[in-house]
Amino acid sequence: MRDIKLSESQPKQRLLAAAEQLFAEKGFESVAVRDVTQLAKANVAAVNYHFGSRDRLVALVVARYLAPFNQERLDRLDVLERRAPSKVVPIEEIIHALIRPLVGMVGKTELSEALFCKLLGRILALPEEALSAEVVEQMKVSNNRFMRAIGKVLPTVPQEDLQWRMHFLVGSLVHLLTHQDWLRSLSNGTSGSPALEVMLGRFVRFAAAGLREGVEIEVSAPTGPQALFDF
Amino acid sequence: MRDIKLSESQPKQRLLAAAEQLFAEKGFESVAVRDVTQLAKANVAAVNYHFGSRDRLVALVVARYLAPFNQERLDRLDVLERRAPSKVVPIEEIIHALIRPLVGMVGKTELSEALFCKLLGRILALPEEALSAEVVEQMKVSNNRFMRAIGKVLPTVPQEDLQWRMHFLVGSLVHLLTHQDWLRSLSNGTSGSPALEVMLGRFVRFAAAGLREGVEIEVSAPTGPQALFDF
DNA sequence: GTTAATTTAAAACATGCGTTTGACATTAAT
DNA sequence: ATTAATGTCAAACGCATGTTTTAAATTAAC
Repeated sequence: MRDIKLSESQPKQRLLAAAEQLFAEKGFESVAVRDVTQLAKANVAAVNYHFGSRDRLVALVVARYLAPFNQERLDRLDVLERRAPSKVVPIEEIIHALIRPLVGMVGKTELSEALFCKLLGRILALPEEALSAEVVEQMKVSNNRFMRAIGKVLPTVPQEDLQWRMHFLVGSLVHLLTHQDWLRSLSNGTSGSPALEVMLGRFVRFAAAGLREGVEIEVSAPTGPQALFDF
Repeated sequence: MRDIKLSESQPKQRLLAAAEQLFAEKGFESVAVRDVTQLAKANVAAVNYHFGSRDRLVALVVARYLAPFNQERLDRLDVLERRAPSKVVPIEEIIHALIRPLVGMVGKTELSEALFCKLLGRILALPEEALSAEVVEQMKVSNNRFMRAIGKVLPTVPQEDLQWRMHFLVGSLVHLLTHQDWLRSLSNGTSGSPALEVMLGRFVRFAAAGLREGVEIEVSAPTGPQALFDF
């Protein structure tokens, strides 16, 4: 063998690319093997030959993006905590660590920005049963570390509340990623390209406000309790 | 005929109940006609005989709950705006109008509280294409009215931002409804039953904080009025 | 009680699915 | 050039799906 196998590389990668595009557009459940092979201009048997089975193909796509995503999340949290070992990190920074790995990954894909967002959104929305045991473990580790980090930044709000608020946050995130096209048109009224950046910026502000609800940081605030509406 | 048709009522309603339960548990797409008829102890043909087709069955279930839900949403917004015609209504109240119709509906169903939440969450997460034209129109009307109401309450934040924040809100809501069981166990540590109430309370605070991000209302307000919440 | 309409039941139908097969073509190694 | 491994293809398999059919059973009306 002189080089990397050429014969194998072409159709397999075409299949993978086609699968990712279709999964992003229609969701994992709504894509038939024949849809993939047709878009990739390959034979029906190609998926099973190259990937073993349909399930192993989706598992591959999932792990391919979820693993690096979680890894960079943790890396960013690392540098955040290393940079301010004892100081308090703004929640905004933590949320950035949670979602900005996305923008680094869109650059490495053949998929369009919007499509990749959809794909990742669909991945994050998968039920546990659809994920491999290792990926589930990765997710739990990541979630735990971020929960602790946020608990450190917002010590006054009970752990239980924080868990719920994080729950709301991921809900917003999944919805944002999978349905971002609904509102995309509004954001590119102004020139530039960074529609994604603007979107994420809005999300970070929304989520940060929600997470720190009831905590008085807002510079002013001379008076005390301000429990607003607790009926 | 002496009374209401007895012969028709029994299996048809058993089918409907079975369908709702399965749709809630596994989602509309993952439930086969045979699952429904088996749980309802009816024949396979029963669904097509009583409802015309599988699609018409899910359309019935959807419209059955989505229409009243939207209606009560609008009704509650009506009383809110009628009670304070010119004054400013707290966003918390608007969000309540947006989600509390849920608790009134759980009482009227045979489904458990958790299951009904899942069902409604799945309904709210359906793509437009899966909904009838009228239901889509209802949703748009409702969304528009709430957008305008919130715009009135938060005049300082640009309309575009509000649309995004509402987008985040419904994402949180859908995720809350469909995955509330993940965190339910935490909330009933204390006696009582109002797990739903507690959950919605947390959600309202989170969403309200997110919606009014960047707006300084927090009591302090050096100058006069101070009459913001005095109904 | 007879007749007509309505409801149930078993079986089969048509279609789409993931997967497997086995023959054929292509490529790499001796 | 021969052989062995690898990749491709059309066809078919087995199964689950939604739906239809046909006949029997049940119910209502006269």
